[in-house]
Formats: sequence, structure tokens, C-alpha cells
Amino acid sequence: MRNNDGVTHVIDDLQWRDLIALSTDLDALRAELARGPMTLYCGFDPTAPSLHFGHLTQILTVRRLQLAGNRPLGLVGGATGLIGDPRETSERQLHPRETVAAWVERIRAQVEPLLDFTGEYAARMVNNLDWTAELSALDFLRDIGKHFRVNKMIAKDAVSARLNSDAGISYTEFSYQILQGLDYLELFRRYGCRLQTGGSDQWGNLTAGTDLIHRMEGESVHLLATPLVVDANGQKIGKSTGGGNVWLDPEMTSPYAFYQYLINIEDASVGMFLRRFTFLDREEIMALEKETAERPSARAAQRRLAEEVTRLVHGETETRQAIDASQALFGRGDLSSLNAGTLRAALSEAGLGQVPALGTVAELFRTSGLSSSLGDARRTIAEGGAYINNQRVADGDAVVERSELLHGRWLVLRRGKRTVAGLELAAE
RNA sequence: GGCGGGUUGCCCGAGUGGUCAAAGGGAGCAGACUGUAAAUCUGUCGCGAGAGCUACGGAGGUUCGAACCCUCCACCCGCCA
Repeated sequence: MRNNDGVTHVIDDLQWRDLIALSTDLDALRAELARGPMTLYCGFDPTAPSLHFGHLTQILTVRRLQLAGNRPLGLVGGATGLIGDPRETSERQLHPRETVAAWVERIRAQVEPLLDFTGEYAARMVNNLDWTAELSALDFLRDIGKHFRVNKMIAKDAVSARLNSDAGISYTEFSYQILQGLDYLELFRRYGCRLQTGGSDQWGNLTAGTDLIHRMEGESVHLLATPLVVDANGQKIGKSTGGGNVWLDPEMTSPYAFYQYLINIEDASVGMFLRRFTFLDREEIMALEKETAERPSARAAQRRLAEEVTRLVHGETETRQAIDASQALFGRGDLSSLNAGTLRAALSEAGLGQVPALGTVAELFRTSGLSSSLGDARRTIAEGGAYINNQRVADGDAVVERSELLHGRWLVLRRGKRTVAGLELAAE
């Protein structure tokens, strides 16, 4: 499993994949990794019921390090999630303790399948609530707080941005970096953890830990920060295009929707996605990039990307179903030529709703969820973006006839080019 | 504790008594081109078929009429203590 001594050092691999945006002394880390297994950690805060696509960068980086023969600690922020790290814009709304506790469990369940908990380099999950819940305010201030200088704390990007905004910042969020620093110290003491990874936007919180360990233990430990997902022009991108609305939880984003998100990655970014989110080797990725340059419309790279990443997150069966559904709904063939079983399977992947009776086109678009209201449905229809069974519809008030049902039961509704939903007429 | 400034739609932000469902930008959605891409251009962007309804931090008030004026409350920012 260890390949440090062989063809590629894991740091070289991470660099090739453009996964290192910031780091502490990289040569020192490289040397330490070469000497033997290191224990590393990466934390995930429960600020939502699920992690989103962007978090995969972190989880998979940890996995790469594990595959290279190191021991990961997956930290869920049962404590830090109660506080919330400072966002650039405004103060966070605190969530109830029970909510955070429930999210901790869901997030733990999302991280676990992506790491290996067996063997010599077995991963371990930890929760920072375990060492902070009993910590008294006085101990916190005397033992930990004394090592933090306020002038350094307010210089950190996340804090200074807020100090300079008219939103301000509460003492709660200001203190967040101390808690994260304490996490690293604790994991250093308990498990000999000497490397923390995280997103580059977390740099200030990451360095809180190395500074604290340096002061209290006199040791220099390491950090690696991954870059944020940006578009081909290097611009920060919107939540949906950046994967911010693509959740890892299959209840929140179906495997089909997850697969579709990846199929639609822009050409200019697909290489970056392959490097960052798959375990394909250099040769294979470079071949796919060449393919994209030569025959972009074939989308070979996107197809492979979507298949690989969906399999990692949702498993083989779900991936197969997502691929089959995509082929059925976006394939060349006529929808009416699909057999009933294929059609039903495809629609249940895309999202299948039941209707007791047929109604007008606009009503059906609303009940399918493709349109948020009747007005929204009418607007889409007027704009020429509404299709039933791949036929554009022009009149929102037209009543859909039973004869239009595929196999006497189903309608395929589509909004725009790529959003599909199915409706099934309930048997009476 | 005192004084001053602020809280607008998903986000930023203009608006200080009717012509405001609220300028402008971003995000989103749709169309054209194409490849279920990107870029570009165009349209659209609270709910309602419509009359109308609901909305400019919250509650109340003045007025024929309030996002805009008054009172109280909450929260935020700045300066002073």
C-alpha cells in the first residue's frame, strides 16, 4: 500500500492534482512522510444535515494520504458545530444542540465509507465534543486562552473581514479558532497527530493549531490546505455550479442528480475535476483530457468522471441505475420505444411523482416539482422551455389526454434541456 | 450607560408620503447557438388566470394613502464612558 519510496511520492501526487494551495514547510513534511506512517486529521463541522460536493476534496485528500500509508483521523465537529466558524458575510444562526448532534451522526456516516477502518493504517473517527464538553470556562481561559494573542487572532482573514464589515462579529465566532487549535493539540497528544488538512479558506483556523502546539509542546507539526473549487477562469463560482447545492446525502441529492451534475461539468474544468475527485492515474486522466480537446461533444471525460465519483459516493448499484436512467432519458432513441421497465426505472431515478388525475400542462409541471408555482410553470411554457415526452408544449392550459401517456401510465416532463421529472397516473 | 448611524426581495444595494411588487448588479431560470458544455446575446425572475393578496427587522400609530412620518421593542455598527 505504501508507495512513498516508489514511483510517486504522495506529495508529488497531491501537487500534480493541484490539491495543495497552502502548506507549512513542505520539504519537512515530505521527509517525515517518507520516514513512516504519519497520523493526520481533517475536521468536518455539522453546519447542515449533509456534507456537500466540495467537501469531497477534503475527504478524498485524506483518503489519498491513507492509501499512501498513513493513519487518518476523521473529526466531526460536535463542539465547533455548536459555535460556527466566522463566514465573511455575517454571523451564523446558532442551531439547537440536538440538531447539531443529529447532524454529527449523519456526517460521520458520510465520511466513514470513504475511508478504510481496517488494517495497519486504519482510520478512526473522533468528535471534538469529547474533549471540550467538560472543559470549564476558567480552564479554557487559563490553560488555552493564555496562548492566544488577540492581535494575531484579529489579523486572520475571516475575523478581520468581519471586523471591517458592518456585520461585526460575536465573541462566540471570534473564539472559534481557539477551539480548532485545541483540537489539533488534543489529537497531537492523544494520537501523535502531526498533520492537519483542510480547505484554504480555513487557513487561519489551521494555523491556530500549529501555533498552539509549537507554544505548548515545542513541536513543529504540519498543515496542508486544498484550494477552493473555482471555474476555468479562476472565478469563485455559484453555489450550484460549485457543487454547493450538490449534497452527498442521497435523500437530499439523488444519485441520479449527483451523476447529472458531473456529466454537465464544463470542458475547461473536467480535467481539474478528474484530478481532484477521482483516483484515476496520470496516464488515464491525460488521455481523457486529450479526448476532450479532440472530440469535446463525446463528453468522454465527463462520463468517466461522473461514473467514478458517483461510484465512490453512492456505490455500484446506484451508479448503474443513474447511468441507465441518463441514457434512457437523454439517449437518441424515442421515449415511446423504451420498454415499461426501463422507463419506470429511469423515471424513479430522475424523480417520479404520482397524480390521481391528469390536468393542464401547467398544473402537471407544478405537481412534478419542476415549477415552483403555476405562474412559474406558465412562464416556462411561454418561454418555450417545457416539454412533455420530448415534445415542446406551447399552451399551459391545454389538458393532457390519456392517449399521451407512455405505456398508459407515465409522462416524461422536462424543463429546459436537462431537468427531467416523471409523473405516474395512479391506478384507480 | 450616553450620543449618532443602520436593519429593503436568494445575495449586494438604490429608494425617504402616492407614478413602488420596489432602480441597478450578481446568482437563478428559460430561449437562440452548440454538445444535457463554456462564452455571448435575448427574455425572465413574490403568490394569484384575474380582481387582488402578501412583502421593505417586529408591534402599534398618524394619513384618503406609508418601505418612506411618529412611538415602543429587538438586533447590528461607530464614537464616547
